[in-house]
Amino acid sequence: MTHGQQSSRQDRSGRRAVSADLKDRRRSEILAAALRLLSERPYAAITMSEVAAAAGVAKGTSYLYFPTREALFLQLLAEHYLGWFDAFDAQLQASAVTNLDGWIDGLLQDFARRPLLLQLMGVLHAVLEHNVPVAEVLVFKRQLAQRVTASGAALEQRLQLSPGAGSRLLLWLQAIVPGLAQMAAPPAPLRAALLAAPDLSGFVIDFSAELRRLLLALIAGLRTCPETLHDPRA
Amino acid sequence: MTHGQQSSRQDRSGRRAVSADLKDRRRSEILAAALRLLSERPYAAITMSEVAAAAGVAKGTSYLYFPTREALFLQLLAEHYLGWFDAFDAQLQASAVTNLDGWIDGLLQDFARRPLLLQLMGVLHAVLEHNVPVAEVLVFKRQLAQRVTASGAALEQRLQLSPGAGSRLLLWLQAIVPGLAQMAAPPAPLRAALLAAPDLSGFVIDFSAELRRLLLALIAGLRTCPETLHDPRA
DNA sequence: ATCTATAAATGACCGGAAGTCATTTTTCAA
DNA sequence: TTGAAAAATGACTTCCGGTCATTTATAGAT
Repeated sequence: MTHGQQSSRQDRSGRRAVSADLKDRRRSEILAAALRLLSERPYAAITMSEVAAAAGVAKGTSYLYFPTREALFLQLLAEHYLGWFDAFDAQLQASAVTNLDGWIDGLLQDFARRPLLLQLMGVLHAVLEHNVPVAEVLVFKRQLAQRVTASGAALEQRLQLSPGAGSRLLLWLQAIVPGLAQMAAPPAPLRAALLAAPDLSGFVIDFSAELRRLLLALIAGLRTCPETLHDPRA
Repeated sequence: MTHGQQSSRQDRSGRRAVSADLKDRRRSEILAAALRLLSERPYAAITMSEVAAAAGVAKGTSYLYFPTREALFLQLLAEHYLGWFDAFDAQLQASAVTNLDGWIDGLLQDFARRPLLLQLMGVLHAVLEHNVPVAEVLVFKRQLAQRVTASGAALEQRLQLSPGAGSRLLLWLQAIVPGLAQMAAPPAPLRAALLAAPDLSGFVIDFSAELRRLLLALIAGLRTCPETLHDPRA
């Protein structure tokens, strides 16, 4: 006998994903491995070999399940993004929360609970979309578009905004959140240097506090001047 | 005689940067070459060999002038950024422009005139800062901080905002503008596919129009609820 | 004019990562 | 038991950022 390795190295029996179900599971294992690594170091520092090793497969195997490295991480982003929308929608329907401040608190908590979502949103546009088959990006964008429309409509009602303002706010959030997240979390060595410099420590912002301020201003503006959304040119 | 190549290949006389002045010039040549390439294809598709070749030097030479690829492009970003601030400040002082809409028009034109600035802003946080000596990033951030503070103060007066709102608006702009720019200009193949899909064409936004809407809402909000900037927690 | 020390310029080279593919190995059905 | 199908593998290719021993233009000394 092979010295009884309990389901680890070298024992290749039963490790072959033969059914569609098993393949899904294998795919999830690779995604889970990538997620684990992402919680340890930034996206740019993670290689496909590492992801594969962490998932217990060879590098070539991970390319059976994802066409490119970017496609893998886009999938990860998609899952987290949709999870966030679920929480957002639930938050929106919770009758317990009735005031604007309470709603924003909930929103901020949804983000704070998903640091990896913020990280991935930050690199999405700049990196991920460049090396993913267009068809896959389209699937993702389509899911996103549906959620933006649906949740946007609910948001309008909830915050008493003008028609179209809800989904617009969500669209803007997709531009604003990654930017603020990146400002709030620069690379570790730079962050240390910025905090050490008295005239630059203001550049390291607090994500939640800053997003709260921005949202409050934005929503106040949308309420007082709903017409600004509709003039094509002033 | 060497068949009279007019200052091109093989003639290495006079091509050696010996004085500080000549070195500066050489440095600028490399930057100019990078800029030229950047106007042709996205940042991610430009290699150091190409930049060097376009500048008429060997790859190793470009590394005499810039420690890393990212440092080179950060320098490019810095120059364009400061140029934008110059235009911004001038705009702010121009007595001809008196109303908010006119000011925003000028602001949008400043951006529209600098497509490469938008492109570079988009990759700054996600890419550039990761492989640049901290000291160099600090220089850049310090310049930026000074301009934000100075122009922010002028902005407050001009738009009749509460103290701190001006520089805050500029800070936010640094998060918002790259995000909107990326949404407005996805990679070419994806862009084509998005425009072709009827349910997704709304994802390709118009940068200027969208930024105008966002700024109008934001400024309206800051004017009506200046106190939102000051509560640490609601 | 010639020689020499300096340092700018070069490009072959290195390390490492993404992605490929001929080969191996497992599985299942005949 | 066996053979076809296909999942898994990892050595290999390609390409890029970055290095450094070597080459060579230049300034100044003789």
